[in-house]
Amino acid sequence: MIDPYEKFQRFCIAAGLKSSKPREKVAQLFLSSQEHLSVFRAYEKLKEQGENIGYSTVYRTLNLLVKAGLAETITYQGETYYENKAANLHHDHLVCNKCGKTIEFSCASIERLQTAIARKHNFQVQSHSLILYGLCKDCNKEKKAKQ
Amino acid sequence: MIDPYEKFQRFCIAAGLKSSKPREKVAQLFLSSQEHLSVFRAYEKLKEQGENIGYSTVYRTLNLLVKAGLAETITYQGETYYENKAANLHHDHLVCNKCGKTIEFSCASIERLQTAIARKHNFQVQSHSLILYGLCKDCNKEKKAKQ
DNA sequence: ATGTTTGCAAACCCTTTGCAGGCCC
DNA sequence: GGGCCTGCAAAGGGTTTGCAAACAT
Repeated sequence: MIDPYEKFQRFCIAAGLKSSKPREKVAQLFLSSQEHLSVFRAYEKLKEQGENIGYSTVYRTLNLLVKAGLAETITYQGETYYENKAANLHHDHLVCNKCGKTIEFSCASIERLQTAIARKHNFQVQSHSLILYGLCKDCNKEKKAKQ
Repeated sequence: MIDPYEKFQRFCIAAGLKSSKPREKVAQLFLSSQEHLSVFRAYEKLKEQGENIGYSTVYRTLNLLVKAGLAETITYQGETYYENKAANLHHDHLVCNKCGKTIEFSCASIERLQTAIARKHNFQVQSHSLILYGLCKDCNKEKKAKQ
């Protein structure tokens, strides 16, 4: 299993792209991060690190990472989040409708069922997204307290 | 089990809304449709029917249907699709990355597992979205033919 | 030198909002 | 007639693109 960052570099070379510091920084930030990064968060984090990298570059690099097969996107409330495909092999999400918190989980049984369903439809799965929306522990408690 | 359209009317009354033809038309179109409607498609279909209803009204009505619990939204490639919650009790989706076609399926076993996971996290599920992305039968065949 | 990358600003797309006139009750 | 509804146009938020200057090879 090769290093994701190396995989990204190889992808760039294969695509005829030149190397550049801003792109490296964005890719490294993303690949070393465990959470789902929105473009905004990525931009902020880079700024905190003293890097002054424009939004367009962040966008362009994150989209490159998707093309390279290293990232996946999920959309939540109109915003796109990029998630590291290499880090945790697979995880799905519980998203709280009230506070927006996300909890990750993974379930091999669900994965197996998904594979079975796809096969039944002659469908070749490339990625998937499973999100359960509702109220998290805390927000649910609050709600009950009010009643 | 009451008629979804009646449920919508009751919801409107309860919310202190007056009735209006444009809203009725949009709601009826949506509730009698089996597919996932984008705002654009809904707008077009209404136009085909000779109705001249503005985008805002379509948006407002579809969002009302969500509030009424009759519709759910899924986001695909930056566009929001509204889906009839009453029609098929539950279905998840296979979405082709190439031609965009969506295939519906439902799987009680997956639903059960989801419930179990949510309980484990003290999470109260309100809705969920499961999408498998990949290549449909036809696009997959094409791809193989080219090789 | 040639071609790619960058940051900025402008353009873009989908969605929401403000508003004047119209419709419902 | 008061208040909600409509359609239009304008604003809004996130994302992409055009461009001139900077950079890599």
